[in-house]
Amino acid sequence: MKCKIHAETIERQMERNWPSGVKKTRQRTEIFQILAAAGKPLTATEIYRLINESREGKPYAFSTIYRCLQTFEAAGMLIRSIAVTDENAMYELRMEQHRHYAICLSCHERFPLRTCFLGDLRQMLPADMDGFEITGHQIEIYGYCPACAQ
Amino acid sequence: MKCKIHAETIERQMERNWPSGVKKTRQRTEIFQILAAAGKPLTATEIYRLINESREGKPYAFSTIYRCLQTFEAAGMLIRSIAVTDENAMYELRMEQHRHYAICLSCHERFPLRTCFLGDLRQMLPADMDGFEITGHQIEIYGYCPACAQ
DNA sequence: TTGGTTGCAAAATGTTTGCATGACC
DNA sequence: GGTCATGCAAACATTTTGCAACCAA
Repeated sequence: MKCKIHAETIERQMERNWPSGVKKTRQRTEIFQILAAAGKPLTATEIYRLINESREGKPYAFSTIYRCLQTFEAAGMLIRSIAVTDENAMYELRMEQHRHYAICLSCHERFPLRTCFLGDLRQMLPADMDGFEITGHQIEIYGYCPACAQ
Repeated sequence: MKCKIHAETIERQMERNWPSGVKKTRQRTEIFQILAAAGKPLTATEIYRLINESREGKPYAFSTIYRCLQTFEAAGMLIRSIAVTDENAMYELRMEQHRHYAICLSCHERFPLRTCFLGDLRQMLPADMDGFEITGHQIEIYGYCPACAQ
């Protein structure tokens, strides 16, 4: 929101990725914008803070945040995940090309990995799991980022 | 515990993998045995149920389970992780060769993958993340197991 | 014996839900 | 105007913590 250069691309992103079945409300729009502006996974609490600290008047309720995120997830607009090294769910707008992250154990920052190098995931399934229907996967690398490594 | 064939291997596993710094108590021993017998990640609640349903008298407290698991983790005896598709932490005894899982979105069963095919993880780090010190990684495949796929 | 561990209860946290009010289409 | 989303508060589930009693080394 601070960066006007991104403002219209977020608008466009919203137009393109907002299913017609999902009603637009002030709260939902702002949550979407926060996520789009962040460009990385956020927790519900982070979203709550980000959205309410830039507002005067009554803050949006936590239940609203959670319900919107559930709606978005059900509509396929975002992906909910939990990092190995973390406690809480994180929410990230679904991208054309999905991403994985390197996560710093110290500062908890998430650095997007270059690409998903995984070849044929089916290779990794055991022999008797031929019937397993793969719908997704996740890779995480964790350790210490350059800043924290010292 | 039901299977006597495994009984002594669990004993041996305990002897080998129990650091001398960790005091042995009845509770800790039983938690270790539950985990060893399961051979797969369990949640704190699952451990609580498994350990207490095979006991008469007062059940072990939840706080004890959690504190033991923390102790084990700090001692490097087990690994704590959270699945993308799940809410709660799971605890698994550390194996010589680490494992990854295919997780069924329907029944939540976890099927160990054959091997970790990842080559050089460093390839996946972005160029400016050269200083990132990798200490671990996680791969998960999710979808529907043969039984649930229908 | 003594410090670390357990049990209990209460607190902290993250998330969900019921219901009345209010906003979008 | 009707339906669905919101806000509030209370419920819920998981995990953590304080403190006294207890156990293993």
